[in-house]
Amino acid sequence: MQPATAPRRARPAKAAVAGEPASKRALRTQGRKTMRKLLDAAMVVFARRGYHAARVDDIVKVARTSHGTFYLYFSNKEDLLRALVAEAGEVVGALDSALGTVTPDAEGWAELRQWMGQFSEAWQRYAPVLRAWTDLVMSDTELSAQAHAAAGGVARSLAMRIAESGPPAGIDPNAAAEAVVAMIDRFHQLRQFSGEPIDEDALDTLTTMVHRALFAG
Amino acid sequence: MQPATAPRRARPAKAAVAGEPASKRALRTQGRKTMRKLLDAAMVVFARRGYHAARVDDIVKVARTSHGTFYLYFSNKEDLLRALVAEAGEVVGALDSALGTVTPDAEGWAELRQWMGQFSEAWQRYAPVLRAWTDLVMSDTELSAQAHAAAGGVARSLAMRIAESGPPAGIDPNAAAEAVVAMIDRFHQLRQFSGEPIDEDALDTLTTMVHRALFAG
Amino acid sequence: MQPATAPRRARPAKAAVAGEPASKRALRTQGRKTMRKLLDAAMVVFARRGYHAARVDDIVKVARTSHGTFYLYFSNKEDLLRALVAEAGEVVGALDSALGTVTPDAEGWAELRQWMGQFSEAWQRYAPVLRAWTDLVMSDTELSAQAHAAAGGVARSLAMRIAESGPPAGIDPNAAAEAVVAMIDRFHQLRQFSGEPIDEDALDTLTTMVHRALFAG
Amino acid sequence: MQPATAPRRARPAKAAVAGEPASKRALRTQGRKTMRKLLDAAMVVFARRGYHAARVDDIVKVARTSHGTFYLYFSNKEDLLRALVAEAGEVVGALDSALGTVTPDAEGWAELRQWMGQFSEAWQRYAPVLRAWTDLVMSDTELSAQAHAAAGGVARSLAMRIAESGPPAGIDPNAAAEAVVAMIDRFHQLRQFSGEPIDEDALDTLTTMVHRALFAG
DNA sequence: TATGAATGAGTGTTCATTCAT
DNA sequence: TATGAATGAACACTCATTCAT
Repeated sequence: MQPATAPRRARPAKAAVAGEPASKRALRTQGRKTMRKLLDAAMVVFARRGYHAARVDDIVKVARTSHGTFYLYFSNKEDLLRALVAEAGEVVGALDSALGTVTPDAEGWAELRQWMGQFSEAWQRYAPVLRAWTDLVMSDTELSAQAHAAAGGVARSLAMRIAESGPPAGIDPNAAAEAVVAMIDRFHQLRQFSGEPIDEDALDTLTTMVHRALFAG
Repeated sequence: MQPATAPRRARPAKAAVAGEPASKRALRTQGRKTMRKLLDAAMVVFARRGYHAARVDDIVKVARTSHGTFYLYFSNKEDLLRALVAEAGEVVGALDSALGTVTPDAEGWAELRQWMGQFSEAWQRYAPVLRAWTDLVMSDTELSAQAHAAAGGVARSLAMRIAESGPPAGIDPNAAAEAVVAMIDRFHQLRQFSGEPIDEDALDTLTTMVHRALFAG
Repeated sequence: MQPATAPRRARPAKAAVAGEPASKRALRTQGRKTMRKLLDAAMVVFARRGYHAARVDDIVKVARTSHGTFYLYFSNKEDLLRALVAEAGEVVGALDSALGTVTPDAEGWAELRQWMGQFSEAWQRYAPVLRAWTDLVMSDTELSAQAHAAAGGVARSLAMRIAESGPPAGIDPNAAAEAVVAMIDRFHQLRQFSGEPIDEDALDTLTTMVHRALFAG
Repeated sequence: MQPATAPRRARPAKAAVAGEPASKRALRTQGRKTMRKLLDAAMVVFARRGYHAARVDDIVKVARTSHGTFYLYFSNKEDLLRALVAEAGEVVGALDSALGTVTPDAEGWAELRQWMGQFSEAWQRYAPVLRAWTDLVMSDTELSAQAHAAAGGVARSLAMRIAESGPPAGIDPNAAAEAVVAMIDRFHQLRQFSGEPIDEDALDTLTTMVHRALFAG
């Protein structure tokens, strides 16, 4: 081992408000661009290595900027992640209202299918952020509560649709909704891992499964 | 006279075979017990913090032993995880053959249900290990390939059962099997996270969903 | 909220090319100066304690810089030593061509004497490096081959001078050259150890011995 | 990496008298044999890696005994080395009186030659000990003084022989004697390192060099 | 606004030494 | 007399964060 090992500042600055640029000076065009580069770079690196294994150095290299610059825009690594989470929250939040009533027929299937597509797209864009968030939350006991609020939102609106459609006997709408979100999430993750594509066919299969399991009379 | 100045190995070695005590000395009763304590402690700590955030120090504290002792049994943190993975692999591997033919009727449901129960139990026992494994794999590009072999095994045998039961139109057995495993896995994770129990009702719901989705004629 | 839990590289790396700054970033003036300070400090510490007993901490203290800075310029202690060895190699290599033909008369003695002076000077400058190198080589079986190449160079050119001068009966030029280098090297070491100076008189004695032994008709 | 690294007890026991078995109980046959095994093993290991890089573990393995047993006979690693040094001292000390008057003729050469042979033999037996001793002394400033006492003895008696033979002009007998010892010592070391044998021819060459340099009228 | 250099707390790992059996 | 297990002080090395330019 690898040799030896790694640090963790005691709790150094940590002064800045999360999700806000380190100093709240209004950003000019140049500034915005640099900040964007850092956010995008962070997503790439988080995707590759997860939150803990991601080095500020990696992020900075991918963004083709310097260490000093990083701290011009974010007060620390966690701050950057929070900014990303906020961004993801907006997109994922939109899914709350993206699913209409799901009927037992082909029309219901189609409704479910378009929602599945949106979900997939959002997931593929922001999965690294969620993953990183989970990493952070896990190693930080104080954080657990706030976590998964977004995911919870999606599950809640899905649960409503299940409940209103008169679910099959023995199905708890809340558990079922959770299970569906779980399935989609982890399925994407596995596929991404194995390198297999998440294509139309795969989404069709998922849709059919959910439709049959919960909405097919 | 100065303290006996002790030097250093030229190279940290890092050679140990995974899943084996650091040096393959045969373990006596005492030794086995200590090793077990360390493995169990590691599961606890991995569960709490994930692989990267887990400190050898934490593990050692939970196991009520010393830093040096750790390295008597494992050549490093990764080695310990590999031992755990091997152990988990055996248990999870048993699931391969645990699912019989699933018929569309109540009997089929029952078959599926007992498998779900076994899966749940195995998961609850070894989830931290899988999670840690994922952490490690993600930060180490060389590892990706070997990963998820176990999970793959379970999915494969499930895919066979789906295929033999004559799956509904538009269902790809392989993708479906993957999706089911994904659902169960992540559902458990979410529940564990939120602190809600994974009770009989929840497993019933999952079983019903899978049965309806894939095996209900 | 917990401190930002920072993780660890999967593997200690240990990849760096010897004699090069840890990452080959081009060095500015400031950087060069710091690197020089570290190299000089290392020579001092290696001289005092030898390679193995030398602590990075000692080097860093003498250089009046920090631990982290050390690893900014060298990937590890061995890397630093290799840089030093490369440097020494250049100086010592110059000795190869520093000895002209040695005649049996006073002129020959003078030629030998000036060479002895150069040798002594080079030795006094880089002895700690050679000593450290020996320490390292001894504890690392993989290295043995490359070692002493420089010393070999000096001995070879000396052997040529001996051979061309028609050496006394029973003298093997190669063994003799080796013996001379050995003598000068170790003599310096002993003197340094005992604290006695290596003055003109001592070098005169050495020169006379060598001249009488090998070049005096 | 090698990774990381190495310890050094602050100054733990260090109670025992150096060069004496840890507890002075009279040793039975069995005990003597075990102690001998350890001393021999230590020589092997010191030869291979030097004092600092030698691990008690290595010694114990070569001696085919256990850690605990080591400390039954020696109070620490340094203690073992001291025992070895004492042993070497006796053998090397015998060289003091091994050199008779050296005349300028063939008889003088022969006298020198037999002494050279004895020296070579002693060296080949105990060189690792001297080397280890040097390692220890270097990293321990308080020790410097006592060092090389044995070597000094040999040099002194040689210096006497040089002085009594009426040395050439410009030769300081003490420096010359030191130089001769230095040459023989280091020559052996270099040869051992390179793997070339130290054969009769080599010793003849050394003898001729010394005889011509210092005793040839 | 940007950067390269510096810092040092924190962590993995080693190995001399002690101890219970 | 012998042993395997346990211990923990030391040390190499990493990387988040700060700072001078």
